Parts: sequence; C-alpha cells; structure tokens
Amino acid sequence: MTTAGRPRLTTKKRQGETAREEILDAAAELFTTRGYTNTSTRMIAEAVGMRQASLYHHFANKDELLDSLLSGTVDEPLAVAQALRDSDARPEVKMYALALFDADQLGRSRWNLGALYLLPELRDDRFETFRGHRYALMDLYREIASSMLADKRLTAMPGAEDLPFRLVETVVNRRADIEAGHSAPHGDHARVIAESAVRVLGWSGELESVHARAVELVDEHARDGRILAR
Amino acid sequence: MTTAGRPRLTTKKRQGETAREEILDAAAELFTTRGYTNTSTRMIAEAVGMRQASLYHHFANKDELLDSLLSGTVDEPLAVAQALRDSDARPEVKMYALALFDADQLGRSRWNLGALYLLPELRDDRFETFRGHRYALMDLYREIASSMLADKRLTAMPGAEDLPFRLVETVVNRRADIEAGHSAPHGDHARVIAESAVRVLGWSGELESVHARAVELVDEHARDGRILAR
DNA sequence: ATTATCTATAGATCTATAGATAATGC
DNA sequence: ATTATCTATAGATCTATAGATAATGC
Repeated sequence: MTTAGRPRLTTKKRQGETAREEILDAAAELFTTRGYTNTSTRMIAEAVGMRQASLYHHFANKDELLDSLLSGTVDEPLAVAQALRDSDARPEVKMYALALFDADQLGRSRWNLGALYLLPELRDDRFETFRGHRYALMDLYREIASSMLADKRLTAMPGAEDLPFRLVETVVNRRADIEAGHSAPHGDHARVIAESAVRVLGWSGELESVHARAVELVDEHARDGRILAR
Repeated sequence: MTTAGRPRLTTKKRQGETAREEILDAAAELFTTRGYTNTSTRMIAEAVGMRQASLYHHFANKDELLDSLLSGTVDEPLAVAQALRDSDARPEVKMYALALFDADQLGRSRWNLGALYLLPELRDDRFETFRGHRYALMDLYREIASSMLADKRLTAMPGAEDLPFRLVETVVNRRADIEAGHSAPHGDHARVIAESAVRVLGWSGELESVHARAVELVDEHARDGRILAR
C-alpha cells in the first residue's frame, strides 16, 4: 500500500511516520553534527533519500526546518512548567519537578538540539517562534524560583532566581562533551541537576521526600503535557 | 610614520595594535553576532577595511581565525587554574577563586565568544588546539572539585564534581540572553556563580572569608597568568 | 484533481590562489 | 629585498523556483 504522489527513487532511510518527520530527523542529525549553516539542503535530502528540491514541498525554507526542530524541544517542558505553576504543590517541589523533567528530557532526546540554542543566527526575526517559547519557559523558571525565595528562611543571593534554568541547560553542554568523548555519562544526572537547582536557591532541607513528591507530579503532568503536544 | 607594505585603501576602522589583532576583533564581532559559517571572509575584510584576499596574508584560512579566538578565551583561565591547583590554599577557596575569575572574565570579555563553544563545527580536527585547552581547564575544575569532596563532611551527590565548570559556562548563556534583551544584567553575577560553585559541592560554611581569601588569590595569580599570556 | 515527487537551472554566493603593486628597510 | 596590501578569478558550492511526471483519490 503506497500513498499519493510520485514515488521516491530511493527506499526509505529515516525513521518518521510522515515525510515531514523523516526530514526533521535527518536535519536534526546533520544540524547537531555538522552545524546549521554548514549543512546544505542537498545533504538533508540525501540523508532522507529524496531530491533536494523535494524538501520545499514540506518546508518553505531552511530556517523553517530549524525553527520547527527547536520549538519542538521547548513545547513539552513549557506545558509541564505551566501545569506545575498552577498546581498546589510546595514551591521547592515544583522547582525540583520542573528541573528533573526538563533535564531528563534534554539528556534523552534523540538529538542534542539544545546545542544550537546559542547560535547567533537565531537572533533573526525568522526564529521568533522558538525564542518566544524559550523565553516563556525561562520566565516560568524564574517565577517558580521566586515563589521559593518568598520563604524568608531561604537565604539565596540576589540574582539566584536565574540559576535553576541555567543549570538545567548545562545538560546540553555536558552531553556535547560526552559525545566528544570527554565526559563520562552518569546514571542519574537529571537528579543531580534537580537537587542542585533547589540547593542554589538556599534549600537546605532533606531531599528524599521532595524527590518522591516531584516524581509523582512529573508523572502526572508530563502525561497531560504529552497529550497536549500530540 | 607608516610601516612596510602597500597601504590600505581605507583608513583604520578597528581597534588592535597589529593587522592580526584588527582582523581578530572584526571576526569576533561578526562570528558572535552573525555566526561562524554565516560570516564570509569578505565581511570580515570589509569590517577591517581591507580586501578579502589580504586576510590570507595573516591567517592560513578561516578556521585558523576561529581557533585563535577561542583558544584566546581559555588560555588565561587555564593558567590561573594551574596556579591555583599548585597553591596551598584550602580547596573551597581554590574552587571559589577559579569560578570567580573565570566567570568574571567570561562576563566582561569584549565579545561573547563562549557562545561558540558548542558549535558542531568544532568537533573537527582543525580545532584540536582549542578543544585540548578547554578540556584541560575542565579537568582542572574536576580535580579541584574532587579535592574539596575529599573532606567527608561535605555531602554532595556523586556526579557533582562536574557542576562548577558547567555553572561557570552558564555565564555565556546568560550574557547571550542579556544581549537579546531578555535577562537583566546584575552587578556581581560572578560572585553568585562562585558561591553556587561551592554550594553545589555541599559546602555549607560561611562565604565571607572564603570570598575575601579568594579575591586575594585571584589578584595574585591572575597577575602571574597575565604575564605568562602576553 | 490532488499530491509528492522528479529534473533542470538561475543567480548569488564563497574560499583560496596567482600574480601585480606600493610602501619601508638595508 | 621584504612586507602588506591590491586586483582578478577559478572552481565549487548553495538556495529556491519553474515546470514536468507518476502516483492515488474521487
């Protein structure tokens, strides 16, 4: 059983249900291994098993490819962050849960797309969609961090509200160095990050029960988030 | 008073004592604002006020430009880290001092070159020099972190030795977001990072005296380092 | 009729080299 | 003689569009 349209010359080379997904998968691999500007549309097409011009049936241009990929990495954590903010959990549990979910996701995704977050090219208006979503996520991290710091028993330096988000994004750097063979992987890195995220805000209480409660919350909201995203 | 060689058509546009420095300064600006592959040698030459082909009198190719710039960002912290390791200060002071110096430098350098550390292009052998230096710095962070953790009163999670280096590199991300207008600058961010670097390793003692002692050490060794670098 | 592919190509780059030229330095 | 620039260009790209073709769907 085939589908409409002229058949490809090559047999399928990529995972993905639709042509769009095959293309995104190939582009993600090439962008993360060779760089964005350094990857030509011809290389992407070749990795998919189609002709260069055929890509343009699915994407208006190369930028749209990158914008789709990057937006895809932020949408799920963003949904989870909103759900967590609106939940009635304790602030340190929310913070821990968000960091845990996000760090885990950044560490396990098929390609390390986070390594492209700092590309100067992204400043361009064409990537407005992605930037907007990432900044929304950043603001939610800040909001949850601030709600923790409202508890005056926590003594964090002014400026510390920024750190949890930054700490989570270090998963990307670490992963890049692991892939380059210069850091060792470690079973539960997301947990290290989540613990640090609350510690840098001055939390000095125990972490066992925070962890347990956060895992419950994440399971719950990640499910909702995933339903939203599909 | 002029120098040897045919004169340029344009008058000087760039800061720098030598043509080499002028070129590096222009390249740094363009690489950090437009991206590496997306910046042509023609644009660099234009920003310097010379013809495209003239660049090749000073650099063998475009990669050498990037390698020089990136190596330049690591050499000084590397010298400081070695001096600190070999000093007889207490481990938490060494860690704090290194993070303080490095974070400060990353935050104040003329261009945010650290934003290019994750470029996939850097995996190539051509950038071996830079990669080697950055990994040497990373290993020194780990070594100093481990010497702190040798004190059994500190209770950090396994895997935490990696965090100080990662935390310091977040200065780069933060600075990129500030330049994009989406984070507010903050007077003493390097200090926030240094404090966090020892906190994530489980240090729960006071920080005033650690800070004071670290500042002394940095002043001392940064001076030596700078002499080495020039 | 609609869809997804194909072939062909215009037009715009871009890097690096060859060789000429205009200064200073000896 | 040496140095730092210049002009000119070869050869290799690269993105996006125009228009043809080969399927399915109705």
